[in-house]
Amino acid sequence: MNSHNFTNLQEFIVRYIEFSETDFRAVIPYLQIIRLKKGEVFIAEGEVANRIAFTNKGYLRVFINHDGEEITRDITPLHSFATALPSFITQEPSCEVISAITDCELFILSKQHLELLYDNYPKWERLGRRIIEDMFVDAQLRLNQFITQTAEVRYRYFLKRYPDMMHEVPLKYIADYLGIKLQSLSRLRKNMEWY
Amino acid sequence: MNSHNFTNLQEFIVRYIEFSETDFRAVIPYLQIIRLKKGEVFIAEGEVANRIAFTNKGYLRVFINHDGEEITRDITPLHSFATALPSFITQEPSCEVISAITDCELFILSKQHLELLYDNYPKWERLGRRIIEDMFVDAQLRLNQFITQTAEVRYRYFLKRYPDMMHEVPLKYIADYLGIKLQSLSRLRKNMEWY
DNA sequence: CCAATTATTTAACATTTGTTAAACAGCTTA
DNA sequence: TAAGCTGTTTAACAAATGTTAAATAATTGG
Repeated sequence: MNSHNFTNLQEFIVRYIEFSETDFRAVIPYLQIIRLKKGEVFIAEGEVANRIAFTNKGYLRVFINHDGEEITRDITPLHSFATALPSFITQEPSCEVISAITDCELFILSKQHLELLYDNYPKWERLGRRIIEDMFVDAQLRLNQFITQTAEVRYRYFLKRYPDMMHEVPLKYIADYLGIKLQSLSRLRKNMEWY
Repeated sequence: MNSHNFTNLQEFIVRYIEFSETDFRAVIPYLQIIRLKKGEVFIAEGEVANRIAFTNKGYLRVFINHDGEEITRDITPLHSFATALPSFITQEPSCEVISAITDCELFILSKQHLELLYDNYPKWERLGRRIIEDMFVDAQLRLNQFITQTAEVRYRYFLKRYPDMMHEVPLKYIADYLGIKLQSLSRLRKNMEWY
Protein backbone atom coordinates (compact mmCIF):
# COMPACT_ATOMS: atom_id res chain seq x y z
CA MET A 1 0.00 0.00 0.00
CA ASN A 2 2.63 2.50 1.12
CA SER A 3 5.31 1.86 -1.44
CA HIS A 4 6.35 5.45 -1.66
CA ASN A 5 9.90 6.69 -1.84
CA PHE A 6 10.89 7.84 1.63
CA THR A 7 14.59 8.25 0.91
CA ASN A 8 14.67 11.94 1.82
CA LEU A 9 13.03 11.29 5.14
CA GLN A 10 15.35 8.41 5.89
CA GLU A 11 18.39 10.49 5.02
CA PHE A 12 17.11 13.22 7.28
CA ILE A 13 16.71 10.83 10.18
CA VAL A 14 20.08 9.14 9.99
CA ARG A 15 21.74 12.49 10.40
CA TYR A 16 20.40 12.41 13.97
CA ILE A 17 20.54 8.82 15.08
CA GLU A 18 21.53 5.36 13.97
CA PHE A 19 18.39 3.81 12.62
CA SER A 20 18.00 0.36 11.12
CA GLU A 21 15.56 -0.29 8.30
CA THR A 22 13.32 -1.92 10.91
CA ASP A 23 13.42 1.07 13.23
CA PHE A 24 12.42 3.24 10.36
CA ARG A 25 9.66 0.99 9.14
CA ALA A 26 7.69 1.58 12.32
CA VAL A 27 6.58 4.94 11.02
CA ILE A 28 5.55 3.93 7.54
CA PRO A 29 2.03 2.71 8.31
CA TYR A 30 1.32 6.05 9.91
CA LEU A 31 2.60 8.27 7.16
CA GLN A 32 0.09 9.96 4.97
CA ILE A 33 1.09 11.73 1.81
CA ILE A 34 -0.59 14.96 0.83
CA ARG A 35 0.04 17.47 -1.89
CA LEU A 36 -0.58 21.16 -1.53
CA LYS A 37 -0.81 23.71 -4.29
CA LYS A 38 1.03 26.98 -3.87
CA GLY A 39 -0.89 29.10 -1.36
CA GLU A 40 -2.87 26.25 0.17
CA VAL A 41 -2.99 26.04 3.93
CA PHE A 42 -1.62 23.17 5.99
CA ILE A 43 -2.48 24.46 9.47
CA ALA A 44 -5.07 27.21 9.70
CA GLU A 45 -5.37 29.96 12.29
CA GLY A 46 -7.46 28.79 15.24
CA GLU A 47 -7.01 25.14 14.35
CA VAL A 48 -5.27 22.81 16.78
CA ALA A 49 -2.11 21.49 15.13
CA ASN A 50 -2.41 17.75 15.51
CA ARG A 51 -0.02 16.67 12.78
CA ILE A 52 3.48 17.34 11.63
CA ALA A 53 4.77 17.53 8.06
CA PHE A 54 7.99 16.49 6.42
CA THR A 55 8.58 18.56 3.30
CA ASN A 56 9.49 15.99 0.71
CA LYS A 57 8.97 18.57 -2.03
CA GLY A 58 8.44 22.30 -1.84
CA TYR A 59 8.57 25.02 0.78
CA LEU A 60 6.20 25.89 3.59
CA ARG A 61 6.08 29.09 5.54
CA VAL A 62 4.86 29.89 9.04
CA PHE A 63 3.14 33.23 9.36
CA ILE A 64 1.21 35.27 11.87
CA ASN A 65 -1.59 37.72 11.26
CA HIS A 66 -0.32 40.88 12.83
CA ASP A 67 -2.50 44.00 12.54
CA GLY A 68 -4.25 42.47 9.55
CA GLU A 69 -0.93 41.79 7.83
CA GLU A 70 0.71 38.44 7.25
CA ILE A 71 4.18 38.31 8.77
CA THR A 72 6.25 35.29 7.82
CA ARG A 73 8.16 34.10 10.84
CA ASP A 74 9.70 31.00 9.35
CA ILE A 75 10.39 29.28 6.08
CA THR A 76 10.71 25.51 6.11
CA PRO A 77 13.72 24.23 4.22
CA LEU A 78 13.35 21.30 1.89
CA HIS A 79 13.45 17.91 3.58
CA SER A 80 12.67 18.98 7.08
CA PHE A 81 9.84 18.98 9.57
CA ALA A 82 7.28 21.69 10.10
CA THR A 83 4.24 22.26 12.21
CA ALA A 84 2.78 25.00 14.36
CA LEU A 85 4.84 23.78 17.25
CA PRO A 86 3.34 25.82 20.08
CA SER A 87 -0.10 24.50 19.18
CA PHE A 88 1.23 21.00 18.49
CA ILE A 89 2.80 20.89 21.93
CA THR A 90 0.07 22.53 23.96
CA GLN A 91 -2.88 21.36 21.85
CA GLU A 92 -4.34 24.85 21.99
CA PRO A 93 -5.59 26.64 18.87
CA SER A 94 -2.78 27.88 16.69
CA CYS A 95 -2.20 31.59 16.14
CA GLU A 96 0.31 30.61 13.48
CA VAL A 97 -0.70 29.64 9.98
CA ILE A 98 1.28 27.23 7.84
CA SER A 99 0.87 27.43 4.12
CA ALA A 100 2.61 26.38 0.94
CA ILE A 101 4.97 28.84 -0.75
CA THR A 102 5.33 26.46 -3.69
CA ASP A 103 3.56 23.26 -4.66
CA CYS A 104 4.42 20.76 -1.96
CA GLU A 105 4.48 17.08 -1.30
CA LEU A 106 4.29 16.39 2.42
CA PHE A 107 4.61 13.31 4.57
CA ILE A 108 2.17 13.74 7.40
CA LEU A 109 2.32 12.17 10.82
CA SER A 110 -0.43 12.76 13.36
CA LYS A 111 0.40 13.74 16.92
CA GLN A 112 -1.45 10.67 18.06
CA HIS A 113 0.74 8.40 15.96
CA LEU A 114 3.87 10.26 16.91
CA GLU A 115 3.08 9.71 20.57
CA LEU A 116 2.44 6.07 19.83
CA LEU A 117 5.93 5.88 18.37
CA TYR A 118 7.33 7.73 21.36
CA ASP A 119 5.60 5.33 23.74
CA ASN A 120 6.63 2.16 21.96
CA TYR A 121 10.03 2.98 20.49
CA PRO A 122 12.48 4.77 22.77
CA LYS A 123 14.61 5.31 19.70
CA TRP A 124 11.88 7.41 18.18
CA GLU A 125 11.59 9.49 21.30
CA ARG A 126 15.33 10.01 21.21
CA LEU A 127 15.10 11.01 17.58
CA GLY A 128 12.38 13.50 18.48
CA ARG A 129 14.50 14.96 21.22
CA ARG A 130 17.53 15.31 18.99
CA ILE A 131 15.59 16.98 16.22
CA ILE A 132 14.05 19.50 18.55
CA GLU A 133 17.41 20.16 20.19
CA ASP A 134 18.76 20.97 16.79
CA MET A 135 15.85 23.24 16.01
CA PHE A 136 16.45 25.04 19.26
CA VAL A 137 20.11 25.59 18.47
CA ASP A 138 19.07 26.99 15.11
CA ALA A 139 16.60 29.34 16.75
CA GLN A 140 19.33 30.52 19.11
CA LEU A 141 21.63 31.19 16.21
CA ARG A 142 18.96 33.27 14.58
CA LEU A 143 18.41 35.19 17.81
CA ASN A 144 22.15 35.82 17.99
CA GLN A 145 21.99 37.31 14.55
CA PHE A 146 19.08 39.57 15.42
CA ILE A 147 21.02 40.81 18.41
CA THR A 148 24.46 41.22 16.90
CA GLN A 149 24.14 41.61 13.13
CA THR A 150 22.71 44.04 10.63
CA ALA A 151 19.96 43.03 8.25
CA GLU A 152 22.49 42.80 5.43
CA VAL A 153 24.65 40.29 7.29
CA ARG A 154 21.56 38.26 8.13
CA TYR A 155 20.56 38.31 4.47
CA ARG A 156 23.99 37.16 3.34
CA TYR A 157 23.87 34.33 5.83
CA PHE A 158 20.42 33.37 4.64
CA LEU A 159 21.58 33.22 1.01
CA LYS A 160 24.60 31.16 1.92
CA ARG A 161 22.63 28.73 4.02
CA TYR A 162 19.57 28.37 1.80
CA PRO A 163 20.82 29.14 -1.72
CA ASP A 164 18.00 27.12 -3.22
CA MET A 165 15.37 29.35 -1.68
CA MET A 166 16.59 32.38 -3.57
CA HIS A 167 14.77 31.21 -6.66
CA GLU A 168 11.69 29.71 -5.06
CA VAL A 169 10.77 32.08 -2.26
CA PRO A 170 9.43 35.61 -2.89
CA LEU A 171 11.45 38.42 -1.38
CA LYS A 172 8.49 39.51 0.75
CA TYR A 173 8.76 36.33 2.79
CA ILE A 174 12.52 36.56 3.04
CA ALA A 175 12.26 40.16 4.23
CA ASP A 176 9.81 39.09 6.93
CA TYR A 177 12.10 36.26 7.92
CA LEU A 178 14.93 38.75 8.29
CA GLY A 179 12.76 41.04 10.36
CA ILE A 180 12.73 43.92 7.90
CA LYS A 181 10.29 45.38 5.38
CA LEU A 182 10.30 44.32 1.75
CA GLN A 183 11.33 47.82 0.68
CA SER A 184 14.26 47.80 3.08
CA LEU A 185 15.43 44.46 1.70
CA SER A 186 15.14 45.83 -1.81
CA ARG A 187 17.22 48.89 -0.89
CA LEU A 188 19.77 46.73 0.88
CA ARG A 189 20.05 44.50 -2.19
CA LYS A 190 20.66 47.51 -4.39
CA ASN A 191 23.49 48.81 -2.20
CA MET A 192 25.02 45.39 -1.60
CA GLU A 193 28.34 44.22 -3.00
CA TRP A 194 27.49 40.99 -4.75
CA TYR A 195 30.77 39.12 -4.56
CA MET B 1 25.18 12.55 51.79
CA ASN B 2 23.02 14.54 49.42
CA SER B 3 20.42 15.83 51.81
CA HIS B 4 19.95 19.08 50.03
CA ASN B 5 16.64 20.77 49.37
CA PHE B 6 15.67 20.07 45.78
CA THR B 7 12.14 21.39 46.00
CA ASN B 8 12.61 24.02 43.29
CA LEU B 9 13.97 21.46 40.87
CA GLN B 10 11.18 19.02 41.63
CA GLU B 11 8.56 21.70 41.15
CA PHE B 12 10.15 22.62 37.85
CA ILE B 13 10.03 19.02 36.66
CA VAL B 14 6.44 18.25 37.56
CA ARG B 15 5.33 21.10 35.36
CA TYR B 16 6.48 18.93 32.45
CA ILE B 17 5.72 15.36 33.37
CA GLU B 18 4.24 13.23 36.10
CA PHE B 19 7.16 12.13 38.20
CA SER B 20 7.05 9.97 41.30
CA GLU B 21 9.47 10.51 44.15
CA THR B 22 11.29 7.42 42.89
CA ASP B 23 11.56 8.70 39.35
CA PHE B 24 13.03 11.88 40.69
CA ARG B 25 15.45 10.19 43.05
CA ALA B 26 17.34 8.69 40.12
CA VAL B 27 19.03 12.01 39.49
CA ILE B 28 20.05 12.84 43.05
CA PRO B 29 23.28 10.83 43.20
CA TYR B 30 24.44 12.68 40.09
CA LEU B 31 23.66 16.20 41.22
CA GLN B 32 26.52 18.34 42.31
CA ILE B 33 25.97 21.65 44.03
CA ILE B 34 28.18 24.58 43.23
CA ARG B 35 28.09 28.22 44.21
CA LEU B 36 29.30 31.01 42.00
CA LYS B 37 30.07 34.56 43.01
CA LYS B 38 28.75 37.35 40.85
CA GLY B 39 30.87 37.50 37.72
CA GLU B 40 32.28 34.00 37.98
CA VAL B 41 32.20 31.83 34.89
CA PHE B 42 30.28 28.57 34.60
CA ILE B 43 31.16 27.70 31.00
CA ALA B 44 34.16 29.46 29.48
CA GLU B 45 34.76 30.33 25.84
CA GLY B 46 36.52 27.48 24.05
CA GLU B 47 35.52 24.97 26.72
CA VAL B 48 33.31 22.03 25.78
CA ALA B 49 30.07 22.31 27.73
CA ASN B 50 29.77 18.94 29.40
CA ARG B 51 27.33 19.85 32.16
CA ILE B 52 24.07 21.58 32.63
CA ALA B 53 22.98 23.82 35.49
CA PHE B 54 19.70 24.32 37.28
CA THR B 55 19.61 27.79 38.83
CA ASN B 56 18.41 27.16 42.34
CA LYS B 57 19.46 30.65 43.33
CA GLY B 58 20.57 33.60 41.24
CA TYR B 59 20.79 34.52 37.58
CA LEU B 60 23.13 33.39 34.87
CA ARG B 61 23.67 35.01 31.51
CA VAL B 62 24.84 33.65 28.18
CA PHE B 63 27.06 35.99 26.25
CA ILE B 64 29.17 36.05 23.15
CA ASN B 65 32.36 37.98 22.50
CA HIS B 66 31.54 40.00 19.42
CA ASP B 67 34.21 42.41 18.16
CA GLY B 68 35.80 42.38 21.59
CA GLU B 69 32.53 43.28 23.24
CA GLU B 70 30.39 41.05 25.43
CA ILE B 71 26.88 40.71 24.04
CA THR B 72 24.40 39.02 26.33
CA ARG B 73 22.19 36.74 24.31
CA ASP B 74 20.23 35.20 27.12
CA ILE B 75 19.43 35.60 30.79
CA THR B 76 18.51 32.47 32.70
CA PRO B 77 15.40 32.88 34.86
CA LEU B 78 15.41 31.58 38.38
CA HIS B 79 14.71 27.87 38.71
CA SER B 80 15.45 26.80 35.20
CA PHE B 81 18.16 25.06 33.22
CA ALA B 82 21.08 26.61 31.45
CA THR B 83 24.07 25.50 29.52
CA ALA B 84 25.85 26.43 26.32
CA LEU B 85 23.50 24.21 24.42
CA PRO B 86 25.17 24.20 21.00
CA SER B 87 28.38 23.00 22.60
CA PHE B 88 26.56 20.66 24.96
CA ILE B 89 24.82 19.02 22.04
CA THR B 90 27.68 18.87 19.56
CA GLN B 91 30.51 18.55 22.13
CA GLU B 92 32.48 21.14 20.25
CA PRO B 93 34.15 24.08 22.01
CA SER B 94 31.69 26.72 23.07
CA CYS B 95 31.72 30.19 21.59
CA GLU B 96 29.22 31.18 24.23
CA VAL B 97 30.24 32.04 27.77
CA ILE B 98 27.99 31.47 30.75
CA SER B 99 28.60 33.53 33.83
CA ALA B 100 26.87 34.60 37.02
CA ILE B 101 25.01 37.92 37.07
CA THR B 102 24.42 37.54 40.79
CA ASP B 103 25.70 35.09 43.38
CA CYS B 104 24.31 31.72 42.35
CA GLU B 105 23.61 28.29 43.69
CA LEU B 106 23.52 25.75 40.91
CA PHE B 107 22.62 22.10 40.69
CA ILE B 108 24.95 20.57 38.17
CA LEU B 109 24.39 17.48 36.07
CA SER B 110 27.10 16.21 33.74
CA LYS B 111 26.28 15.29 30.17
CA GLN B 112 27.56 11.82 30.89
CA HIS B 113 25.11 11.38 33.77
CA LEU B 114 22.29 12.95 31.84
CA GLU B 115 22.81 10.43 29.06
CA LEU B 116 22.90 7.68 31.62
CA LEU B 117 19.49 8.84 32.81
CA TYR B 118 18.26 9.03 29.22
CA ASP B 119 19.49 5.50 28.53
CA ASN B 120 18.03 3.95 31.65
CA TYR B 121 14.89 5.93 32.32
CA PRO B 122 12.66 6.65 29.31
CA LYS B 123 10.79 9.05 31.55
CA TRP B 124 13.87 11.17 31.89
CA GLU B 125 14.34 11.22 28.16
CA ARG B 126 10.74 12.30 27.80
CA LEU B 127 11.30 15.02 30.35
CA GLY B 128 14.35 16.17 28.42
CA ARG B 129 12.35 16.30 25.23
CA ARG B 130 9.54 18.26 26.80
CA ILE B 131 11.85 20.80 28.37
CA ILE B 132 13.66 21.43 25.14
CA GLU B 133 10.38 21.65 23.25
CA ASP B 134 9.33 24.34 25.65
CA MET B 135 12.61 26.18 25.27
CA PHE B 136 12.15 26.07 21.53
CA VAL B 137 8.67 27.53 21.75
CA ASP B 138 10.06 30.31 23.92
CA ALA B 139 12.81 31.00 21.42
CA GLN B 140 10.20 31.19 18.65
CA LEU B 141 8.18 33.66 20.66
CA ARG B 142 11.23 35.81 21.09
CA LEU B 143 11.94 35.63 17.37
CA ASN B 144 8.35 36.68 16.71
CA GLN B 145 8.91 39.70 18.85
CA PHE B 146 12.09 40.68 17.06
CA ILE B 147 10.24 40.44 13.78
CA THR B 148 6.99 42.14 14.68
CA GLN B 149 7.54 44.39 17.71
CA THR B 150 9.49 47.49 18.59
CA ALA B 151 12.15 47.46 21.28
CA GLU B 152 9.75 49.18 23.67
CA VAL B 153 7.13 46.47 23.33
CA ARG B 154 9.81 43.83 23.81
CA TYR B 155 10.97 45.63 26.95
CA ARG B 156 7.44 45.84 28.36
CA TYR B 157 6.98 42.15 27.73
CA PHE B 158 10.28 41.40 29.41
CA LEU B 159 9.30 43.38 32.51
CA LYS B 160 5.95 41.67 32.69
CA ARG B 161 7.38 38.21 32.27
CA TYR B 162 10.43 38.58 34.48
CA PRO B 163 9.50 41.28 37.02
CA ASP B 164 12.02 39.92 39.49
CA MET B 165 14.93 40.53 37.11
CA MET B 166 14.32 44.26 37.05
CA HIS B 167 16.06 44.62 40.39
CA GLU B 168 18.75 42.01 39.97
CA VAL B 169 19.93 42.35 36.39
CA PRO B 170 21.84 45.41 35.14
CA LEU B 171 20.25 47.31 32.27
CA LYS B 172 23.22 46.61 30.04
CA TYR B 173 22.34 42.93 29.94
CA ILE B 174 18.66 43.60 29.45
CA ALA B 175 19.44 45.95 26.57
CA ASP B 176 21.55 43.24 24.93
CA TYR B 177 18.80 40.71 25.47
CA LEU B 178 16.38 43.06 23.74
CA GLY B 179 18.81 43.53 20.87
CA ILE B 180 19.46 47.24 21.46
CA LYS B 181 22.20 49.37 22.95
CA LEU B 182 22.19 50.39 26.59
CA GLN B 183 21.79 54.05 25.63
CA SER B 184 18.80 53.26 23.46
CA LEU B 185 17.16 51.40 26.32
CA SER B 186 17.83 54.32 28.60
CA ARG B 187 16.25 56.74 26.11
CA LEU B 188 13.31 54.42 25.62
CA ARG B 189 12.79 54.23 29.38
CA LYS B 190 12.81 57.99 29.63
CA ASN B 191 10.14 58.41 26.97
CA MET B 192 8.02 55.48 28.15
CA GLU B 193 4.62 55.83 29.78
CA TRP B 194 4.98 53.87 33.00
CA TYR B 195 1.39 52.80 33.60
C1' DC C 1 -1.26 37.30 -26.73
C1' DC C 2 -3.45 40.49 -23.53
C1' DA C 3 -5.27 41.84 -19.16
C1' DA C 4 -4.90 41.25 -14.54
C1' DT C 5 -2.51 40.08 -10.79
C1' DT C 6 1.62 39.59 -8.16
C1' DA C 7 6.40 40.73 -7.22
C1' DT C 8 9.93 44.05 -7.01
C1' DT C 9 12.00 48.53 -7.17
C1' DT C 10 12.42 53.38 -6.35
C1' DA C 11 12.20 57.69 -3.88
C1' DA C 12 11.14 61.25 -0.37
C1' DC C 13 10.50 61.73 4.15
C1' DA C 14 9.75 59.94 9.19
C1' DT C 15 11.13 57.24 12.93
C1' DT C 16 14.03 54.29 15.41
C1' DT C 17 18.26 52.91 16.82
C1' DG C 18 23.40 53.41 16.85
C1' DT C 19 27.64 56.12 17.97
C1' DT C 20 30.41 58.92 20.56
C1' DA C 21 31.40 61.42 24.32
C1' DA C 22 30.50 63.23 28.54
C1' DA C 23 28.22 63.74 32.99
C1' DC C 24 26.25 61.84 37.00
C1' DA C 25 25.06 58.57 40.72
C1' DG C 26 25.91 54.97 43.79
C1' DC C 27 29.18 51.71 45.66
C1' DT C 28 33.34 49.96 47.36
C1' DT C 29 37.57 50.10 49.56
C1' DA C 30 42.24 51.93 50.45
C1' DT D 1 36.74 60.64 53.15
C1' DA D 2 38.72 60.41 48.55
C1' DA D 3 39.54 57.78 44.56
C1' DG D 4 38.15 54.53 41.69
C1' DC D 5 34.80 51.49 40.15
C1' DT D 6 30.29 50.19 37.93
C1' DG D 7 25.92 51.38 36.31
C1' DT D 8 22.94 54.73 34.24
C1' DT D 9 21.62 58.91 31.88
C1' DT D 10 21.96 62.60 28.56
C1' DA D 11 22.70 64.84 24.21
C1' DA D 12 24.13 65.77 19.40
C1' DC D 13 24.69 63.75 15.34
C1' DA D 14 24.91 59.46 12.09
C1' DA D 15 23.10 55.37 10.17
C1' DA D 16 19.59 51.96 9.55
C1' DT D 17 15.06 50.87 8.88
C1' DG D 18 10.05 52.16 8.40
C1' DT D 19 6.23 54.52 5.83
C1' DT D 20 3.83 55.96 2.01
C1' DA D 21 3.08 56.16 -2.58
C1' DA D 22 4.06 55.27 -7.06
C1' DA D 23 6.43 53.11 -11.03
C1' DT D 24 8.20 49.10 -13.19
C1' DA D 25 8.83 44.10 -13.94
C1' DA D 26 7.43 39.43 -13.97
C1' DT D 27 3.94 35.91 -13.90
C1' DT D 28 -0.51 33.92 -14.55
C1' DG D 29 -5.02 32.95 -16.39
C1' DG D 30 -8.32 33.54 -19.96
